[in-house]
Amino acid sequence: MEASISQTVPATSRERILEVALAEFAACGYEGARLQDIARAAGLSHPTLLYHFESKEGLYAAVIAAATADWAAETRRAISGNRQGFEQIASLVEAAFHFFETHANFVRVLRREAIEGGERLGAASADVLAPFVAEGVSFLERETAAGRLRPHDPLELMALCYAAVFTHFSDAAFRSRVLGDDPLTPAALRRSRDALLALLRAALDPGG
Amino acid sequence: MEASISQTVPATSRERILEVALAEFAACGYEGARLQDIARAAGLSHPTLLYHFESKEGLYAAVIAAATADWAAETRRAISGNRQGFEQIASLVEAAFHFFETHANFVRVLRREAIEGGERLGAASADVLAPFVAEGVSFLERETAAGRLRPHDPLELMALCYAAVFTHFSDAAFRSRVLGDDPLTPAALRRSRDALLALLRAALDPGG
DNA sequence: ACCTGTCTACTGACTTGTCAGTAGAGCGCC
DNA sequence: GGCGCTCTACTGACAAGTCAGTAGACAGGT
Repeated sequence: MEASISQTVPATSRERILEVALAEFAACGYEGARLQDIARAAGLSHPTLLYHFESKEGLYAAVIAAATADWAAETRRAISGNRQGFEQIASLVEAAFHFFETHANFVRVLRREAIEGGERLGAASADVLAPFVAEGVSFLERETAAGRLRPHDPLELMALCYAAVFTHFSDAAFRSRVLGDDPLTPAALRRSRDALLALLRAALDPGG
Repeated sequence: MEASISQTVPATSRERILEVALAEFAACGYEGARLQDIARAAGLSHPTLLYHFESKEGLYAAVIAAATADWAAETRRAISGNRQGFEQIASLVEAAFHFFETHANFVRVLRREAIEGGERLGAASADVLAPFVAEGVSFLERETAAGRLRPHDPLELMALCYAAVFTHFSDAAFRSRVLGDDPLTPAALRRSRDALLALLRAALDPGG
C-alpha cells in the first residue's frame, strides 16, 4: 500500500478513487458508502473500481493505509526537534492541528473506527499506537520529574489532547450546525488551538 | 414519544426493542443496523418490530427521543443548585460523567450523528442545544467578570469539556484496545473525571 | 499478440417494508 | 356459559429494490 492522499487533482484513476473513497467513507461510514457512488464521483463505473481494488474491504484498507502513512510522517517530523517541557507539547498540538486540517475526512473515518472499537483497522493499528502512547507517557513523566512540567496524570492528559483535537475535526459539521460558525476556517482553527494551548499552559507550564 | 430507557429488564416488547435498538445503532450505525437483528435480540420477528414502530427511521427517532428525555432531566437537575464559579463547572462535569456512565450506547449514537452533521436528528436538536450553549457562555462570562473564574475563551472551554467527556465514552472500546484497560469501570471513570477537573481547576479556579 | 483499463450486462445475497392470516384476551349480550 | 365481535401482538411468505462482486467484450497502446 504505497499511494498517499495528494492535495492536488489526482492524475491516475487509482488516486482519484482513493481520494473520493476517503470522502465517502467519512461522510457515510463503511456500511453506508456505496461503491457505485465512489466510482461515479471518480468518473468511472463501479466494476472499474473493483478492477483497481479487489473488494470494498480492500479499498477501505488502502484508504486507511494511505492516510496513516501521511500521519506517521508528520508525527515523526513534530518530535524530531527534541524539544523540552511545554514546548514539545505545544509543538505536537500544533502539528496535529496542521495535519488534520488537510486530512479532516481521515479524522472522521478514524472516529467511526474508534466508536466501533477499531476492529476493522486490524490488530496492526493498536500495535502501532501503543508504543507511541508509551513514549508520550514516559516523556511526560521525565519532564515532570525534571521540574519542567507541573504534575498531571500523563495518560489522561494525552487522552484529553486526543479528544480535543479529534473532536474539533470529526464533529465540525455538528458544531457548525449548532453554533452556526464554520470550525474549519484558518481563523477558527487558530482560535481552537490557542484555547487548548492556553488551558494546557495554565495547568502544566511552571513558568506560565 | 414517552418511554425512557430503563435500567432493569424491560417488560414490554416496545421497551425491549428500544433497548436493543439503541445498542445495535450504537454498535453498527444507522445504515449498518439490521431490523432483523434488532428484532431477534428482542425475541421477536422483524414484522413485529415494524408493527410497533412504523419504519426503521421511526424506530431510530424513538430511540433518540427516549434517551434525550433522560438527558434533559439529568442536566436540569445539575444546574438547579445555582452554584457559583468553579463549583458549578465541577457539578456539570460530574453530572455528565454520571449520566453517560448509564447511557454509554447513547453517546456512541450521538457521536455518529455529530460526525455526519446531525442531519438525521432534525433541526429540533440544534434548536434545543443552541440555547443551552448560550446559557453556558453567559454563565462563564458572568463568573469571569465577577472574578470567580480566571478568563478563558468560553465557547472553546465548553467545546473542550464536551470533547473530553464524549470521547471518553464514545471511544471507550478503542482506548481499551490500544491501552488494554477498560475505561468504563467506576475506578477508570473517576480517574478520568478527576484528571479533567484537576486540569480545569488549575486553569480556571482563582483559589485553586 | 498481449496487456491495461474500461465498459455493459448480469447474478446472488440481502434488506426493508407489506400482506394476509392466526392466537388469544376482553367484552357485551342473550 | 356460550356466541359473536373487536383489538392487540405476532408470524411466515413475499414484493421491490439495492448492493457487492463477476463475466465477457472492446479499445488503445506496446
